Amino acid sequence: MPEGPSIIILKDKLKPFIGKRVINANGYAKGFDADQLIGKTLKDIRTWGKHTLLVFPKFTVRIHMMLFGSYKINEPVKKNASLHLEFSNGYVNFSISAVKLIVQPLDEVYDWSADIMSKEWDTAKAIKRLKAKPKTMICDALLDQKIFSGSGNIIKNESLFRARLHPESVIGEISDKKLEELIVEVINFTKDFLKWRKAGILTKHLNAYEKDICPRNHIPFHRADTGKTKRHSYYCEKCQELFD
DNA sequence: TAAGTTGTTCGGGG
DNA sequence: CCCCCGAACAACTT
Repeated sequence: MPEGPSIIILKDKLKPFIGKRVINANGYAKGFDADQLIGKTLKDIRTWGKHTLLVFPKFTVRIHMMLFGSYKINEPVKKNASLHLEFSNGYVNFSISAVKLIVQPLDEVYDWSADIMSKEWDTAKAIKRLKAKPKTMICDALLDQKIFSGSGNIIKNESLFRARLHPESVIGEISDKKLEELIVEVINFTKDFLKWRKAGILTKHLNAYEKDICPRNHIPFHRADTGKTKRHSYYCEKCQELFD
């Protein structure tokens, strides 16, 4: 479920609850006391990467759906929810989610310029952040939420394919031109991801993730768990250049 | 049925 | 004190 663009869709679906008071709240998320939300009014909903931020007057609730998480709005869940929130006009259930209370101002907690879905996304800063890790493989950097907040394994694989860059390329060896090209593809693919996800046709449009054959060369993709993150990479050795 | 999965945090060892 | 690595966690599909 939860790569960044999916969280934007969730935010839109939660909008009817803005301005409403929580009339009941519970859930098994550890380290979080749902009772404290009861009677509080939801002021706003924001997102940072894969974080869904429910803004209340004196604090914010941060929800992260991790790898297997999901949510349901106005639909019952089979198992207990990590967090169940009920408003006068409906309810939402978050399953397998990490829930955390944030009391600091959000601008102190989050760097919006690192969020690939944000209008404040800053390519120049991203290049700086990448260059600060010259020995890191690009496949790991694409999953680093401090650099590409909101990116996950799909965005990693698809943007590397689009930019014709090998996942095991070492940042310090990648040409500036290629790095910039990659970032353009990350942002473009993220927009496509959102558009296709909304239309329910995302998987049809994927070129690399979980694919067998390179659509450019019609030869088999290499599949390997790459980098320190050891997540699945799908790449074409013919058209994705390796910098090492 | 067992394995695999769009992810992150924690703690131990070096 | 920092880095690295494995474990832990949760539910659903194939």
